[in-house]
Amino acid sequence: MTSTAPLPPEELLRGAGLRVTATRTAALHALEETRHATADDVLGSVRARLGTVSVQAVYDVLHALTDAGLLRRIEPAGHPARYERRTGDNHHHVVCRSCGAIGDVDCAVGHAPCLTPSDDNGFAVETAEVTYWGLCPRCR
Amino acid sequence: MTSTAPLPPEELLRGAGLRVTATRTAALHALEETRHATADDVLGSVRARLGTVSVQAVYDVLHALTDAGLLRRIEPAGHPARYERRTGDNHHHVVCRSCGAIGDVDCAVGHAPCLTPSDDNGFAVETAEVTYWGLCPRCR
DNA sequence: CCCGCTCACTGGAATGATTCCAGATCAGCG
DNA sequence: CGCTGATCTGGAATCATTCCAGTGAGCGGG
Repeated sequence: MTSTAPLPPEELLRGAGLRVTATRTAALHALEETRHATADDVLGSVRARLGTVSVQAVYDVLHALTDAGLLRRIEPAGHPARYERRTGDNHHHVVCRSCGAIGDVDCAVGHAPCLTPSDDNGFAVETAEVTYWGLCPRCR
Repeated sequence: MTSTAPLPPEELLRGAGLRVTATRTAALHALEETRHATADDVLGSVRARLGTVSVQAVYDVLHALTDAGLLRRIEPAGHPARYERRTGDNHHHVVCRSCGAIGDVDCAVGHAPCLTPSDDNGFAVETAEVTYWGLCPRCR
């Protein structure tokens, strides 16, 4: 890839006009190590780093960063939501039916393949999302 | 289409090797009127038809019918699951970001467009699912 | 036509992810 | 260095869905 943002968390936060707090930088660090982490994973990582941190602090942080465009939220049906730092490029995901693990998938057909529905039912369509379902290497 | 099954609910159930019960036929009727109904919608319809019906009865029925292939379950992130009777053809959906309403979308590119991911990360990919997000006519 | 073996349904309680609330605390501008 | 509003704490609440144990109803065999 070209660049997976080697920018330190602090810079990212400042650049997005957000305050720099311990919880936020810790959350970004956690997501640098574990791409596609659940809120709970992040909570664990942040606590390991900082000690006592409340559940809400983490949810607030994840929401704030998602709204600011620093994170992308993925919500696979039947599994808790996960967050990733790869934003901007519209890539897709493979989700493991069994454990919920997620892998990145760059769009196979280059650009927006079936992105324009044949009949939009009067909906104002904004985005198309592709999810691949299968089994991860470990669960096979 | 060839046939959207004008078969009565009883036949469908029997054909799938399932017992014919009031709750099940009522649920199928409900989903004939309201395509893309939530479990709660179905519960309401079924109760209007039969009187007292427990929450679990409906969930059980929806699961049984889904497992039997008579229903398809749709789980849009952030909204309760919905069920539909159009199964077999692999069509996709438009989901309203605001109210969760759903519309059918036949695959624009005929067959499996970006169905083969460029890099499957070692996953055994089984299906690809496309979801369009936007605003329904009413919410615009 | 009746019997019994399952599977279906009832009602109530539990789960798990996420959110709401009210108050204490901290980042960083002026 | 003090303010002000954003952030964090802890606990309770919400919502969709599931688990559990007991009662009741389909339907195939006798």
